[in-house]
Amino acid sequence: MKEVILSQVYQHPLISAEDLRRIIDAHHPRSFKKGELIYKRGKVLNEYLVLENGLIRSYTHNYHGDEITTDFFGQYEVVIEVLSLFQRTPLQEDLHALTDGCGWTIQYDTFQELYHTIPGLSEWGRLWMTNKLFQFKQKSIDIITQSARARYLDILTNKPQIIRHAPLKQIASFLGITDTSLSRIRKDIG
Amino acid sequence: MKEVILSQVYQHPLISAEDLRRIIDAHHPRSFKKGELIYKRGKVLNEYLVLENGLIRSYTHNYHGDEITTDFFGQYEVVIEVLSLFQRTPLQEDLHALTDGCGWTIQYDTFQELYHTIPGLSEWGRLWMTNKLFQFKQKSIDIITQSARARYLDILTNKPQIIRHAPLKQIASFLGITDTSLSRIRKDIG
DNA sequence: CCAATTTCTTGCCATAAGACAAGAACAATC
DNA sequence: GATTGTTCTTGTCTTATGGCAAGAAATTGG
Repeated sequence: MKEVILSQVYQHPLISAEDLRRIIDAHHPRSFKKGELIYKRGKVLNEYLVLENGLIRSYTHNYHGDEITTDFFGQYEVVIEVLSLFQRTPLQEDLHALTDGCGWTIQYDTFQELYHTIPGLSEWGRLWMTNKLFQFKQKSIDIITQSARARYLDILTNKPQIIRHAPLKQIASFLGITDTSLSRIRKDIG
Repeated sequence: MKEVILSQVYQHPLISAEDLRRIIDAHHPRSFKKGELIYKRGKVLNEYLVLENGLIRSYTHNYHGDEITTDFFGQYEVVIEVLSLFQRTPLQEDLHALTDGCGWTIQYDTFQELYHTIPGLSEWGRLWMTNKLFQFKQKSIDIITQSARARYLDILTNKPQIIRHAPLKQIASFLGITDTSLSRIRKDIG
């Protein structure tokens, strides 16, 4: 299973079979229970996690103290907060398991060494960043141009596991509305 | 001036003086007039631009055909759409000069060569991406948690040149409100 | 299996922002 | 400097969402 997941995630034309082997070998197993805090706010992130299964969310608090869910991570996704990992600053978010699950971690130092010795990996990393950047940019645009209802329907069709496992309040804060409003939207959809 | 701007922008502990020299030499001058379309939607971006002075905005259209300003770029900023440059896909936005200005461009191929031969440059690139990612993430959170008025005041204090040069309608679409609403916010502020 | 806690729904009223439209101010061009 | 188009303001009315609060439903822990 390790090979299947990781060769999928690190797929890139410039990463050779041998390079891929080195990358895979650098990952260690990690499993977690529902409710577990996987990475805690305030600490500098020292690894990241490639998710084999389970659902994780990241959240922070606004000036008012309300919890804001900033992202959800599902199967085959990379659970990371890049600012903390690559700028060596304290995590600004908590990462929290919504279900039991497991995945594969790689330490910062190991990743750095591979990043500088496997040219394909720095290309891969840049592509990954590019995609993530695009996602967040698109999210900003969607919040501006789409109704909360449309954004909910979008999650419902594209990321149904979020709807299944995350409580309404967390989905609401991710969408940028209150739990009350989301409850009404759900009622309305039927 | 070229040296001042570019050594500022490419400042990084792992970039040596010689590396910096190579990077600087790879940049070519580019100037533009107010209103000029600097990069056009539909084409694959083949270079990026480090801005010496002037103000540029990127915009796209929503499903309704309305223009949405997605970003503004000022002095010392890197004018780029990473998805197009690094994934070799057509630009999804137009980049449009709000004022006369000038800066320094570097071609994709040249950048790639430097990226893979100067280890510090791939670190620099990753840091840049990290920051940009953080900005967009923060923008999503701000749209959700702050009022349009608060976000306008934020631009007013932190990026006043935008308020000075961009027409109200473009600022409004960047904030995610209508020009009418922004006009009322301005009136209210006094 | 019951008590405690959390999550979700619903009602009522308040508010920020939108839609549309008319006109004023400003800028650009000949 | 008159004409034309663009940008900005203002008015009226509508709508999506929020704030607060009460109760129902579901989940969790002994």
